[in-house]
Amino acid sequence: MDKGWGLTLDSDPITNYFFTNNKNKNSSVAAAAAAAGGSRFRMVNNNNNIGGGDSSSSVVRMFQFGGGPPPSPPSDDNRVVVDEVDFFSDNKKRAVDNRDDSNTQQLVCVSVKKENSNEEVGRLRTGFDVNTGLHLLTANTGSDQSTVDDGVSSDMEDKRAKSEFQLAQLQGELQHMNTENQRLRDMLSQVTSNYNALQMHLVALMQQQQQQNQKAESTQEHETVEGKAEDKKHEVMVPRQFMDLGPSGTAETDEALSNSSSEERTLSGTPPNNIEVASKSNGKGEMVSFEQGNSKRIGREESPESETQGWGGPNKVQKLNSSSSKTTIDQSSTEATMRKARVSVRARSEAPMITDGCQWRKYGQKMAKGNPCPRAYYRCTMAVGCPVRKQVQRCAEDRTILITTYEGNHNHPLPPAAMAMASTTTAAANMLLSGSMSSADGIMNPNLLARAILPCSSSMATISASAPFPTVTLDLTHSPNPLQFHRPPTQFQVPFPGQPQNFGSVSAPQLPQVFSQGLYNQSKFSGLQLSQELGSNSHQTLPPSLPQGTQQPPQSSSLADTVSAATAAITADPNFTAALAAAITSIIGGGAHPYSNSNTSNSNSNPNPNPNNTSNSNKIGSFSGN
DNA sequence: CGGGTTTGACCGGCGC
DNA sequence: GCGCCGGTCAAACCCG
Repeated sequence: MDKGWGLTLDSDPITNYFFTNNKNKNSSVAAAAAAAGGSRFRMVNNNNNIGGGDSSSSVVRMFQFGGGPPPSPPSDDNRVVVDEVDFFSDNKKRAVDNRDDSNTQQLVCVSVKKENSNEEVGRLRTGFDVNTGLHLLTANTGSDQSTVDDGVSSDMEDKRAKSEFQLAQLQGELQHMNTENQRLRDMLSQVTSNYNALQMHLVALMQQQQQQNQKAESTQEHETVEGKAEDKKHEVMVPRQFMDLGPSGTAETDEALSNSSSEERTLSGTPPNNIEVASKSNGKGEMVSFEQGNSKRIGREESPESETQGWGGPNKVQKLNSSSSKTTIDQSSTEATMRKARVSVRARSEAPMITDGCQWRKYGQKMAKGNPCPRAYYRCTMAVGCPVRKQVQRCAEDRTILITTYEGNHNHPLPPAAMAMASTTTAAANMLLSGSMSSADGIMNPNLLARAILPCSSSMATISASAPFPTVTLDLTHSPNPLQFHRPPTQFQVPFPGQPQNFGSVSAPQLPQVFSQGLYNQSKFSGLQLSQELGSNSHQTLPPSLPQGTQQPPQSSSLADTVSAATAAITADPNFTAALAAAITSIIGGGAHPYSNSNTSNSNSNPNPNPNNTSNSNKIGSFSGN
């Protein structure tokens, strides 16, 4: 946004006026703009300095409006501009508000009289045509040759010119507000994209670094693990899940990481890349080689329909073709589906569904084994063919806990309110898949990887290798504050929750915030608990890397407040500029999770029925909520 | 009437 | 091969 301002400011007097005022009015916007686009803002200041030593920009604006041509190149002929500058240097303040009629009229008279020169007229016209499209030109066009010299009519012309100037000024402001609004939207999407790309890149780098450390550390452990793997088949299954997800070995790992990095770099220039980056890193091409998966994924991204086909398994066409005419693409798609990463969020919420900013449509509901609460299936409806789906189910033991499992990546731009959950789940899934792709050391790698990503989280994130989907589970039923309760070491697993969760609660609006903190603000959490699900109901839990229930830094609350405030501004404030400024401020000053509170403005029109009211019918439970 | 929800049916994977 | 189970489909239904 700041950039856009700077660009237009320099060439458009009206723009200058508007944005200077705007800048003065909205300090936060100015701060954000100055933080990110200082060079272009300097242009404005330089422009101001042209009008006088004091950078009172309003004076310059007024001067420009009254004087016609914008501050001209210094090499121009001896024009009235110089006189006007001198004139206004003595009368700045009065001229600003256009209250000193004598000065103003004098100014206009001088200017108009100088228009005797055809050159000046043309220059003036050109200036207005380019900058504002003022009606002044058309008004003067018919009489600029004759009436300008007419001393009697010059006052009327001047007054008319003044009024037209004001009108044009308002029009210019309005026009520029629209332009700027659009520009701000573009800027927001770009900032979001860049942030996401950087985020992914950071994750990749962390993984790479962690893996290098891990290589050195776990050489002996690796051998031990392999020894165990021969003894315990279940423990073999889990690492193989990860290993199958991608190439193994250091070289391939590096290749994968560099590949993802290059993807991010490439995609950073494209608007929707914030999602596509994730989808590439989190796509389903990880079963073969990364290159193959990559090319396939690119193909999918270019074709949402094919993506849907690949994502959701058999679609209608496939159904019609049935199993007789399965192509290799179908097979690979099936494999891809089999290995899609999931991100599960456990949250304590009485609401029927976590509001994450996206629009969902329910397409199915089933009774899951071991849980009297039905599982609802939702599909993202924000874009046609969006492959993202989620499952919502309440925990069997504690029905105040809502388990939401996300799958897939959005293939469309997301509103700011939806970016929190989307980016977080994407990052989590990307973490999982990247780690799994780089897994050369079997069991230990996911653990170490997860420690790298969430070095201090305790029972906050759980990496599950539940077949066929590797799943990252983030437990938000813990309050991240120091008052959080301790948790039994046996971890739940989605979709088959294990034990009752009676801990500090996190209200629904806080969820993405905490969620993002868990992922991005790693130091704020106190350890990672990694479990590996064995079969559908059994799982092992590795001991936490750090003691549970450690404290959260006190600044996290203020940071959370900042983010919450920014998000609230985005979601509640109809003024997009102000909301954007708040968001940018949160990004710049709030650290690494600008999207951390997303769910407050969910426009979800899907009232999720209460899963608690279910019939224990064999297959389909019935929601009574609707 | 259009869009969302419900829900029985269907499909495919997986384990026995 | 069969049954179980997760996931999806799609017609019927509901609702604004």
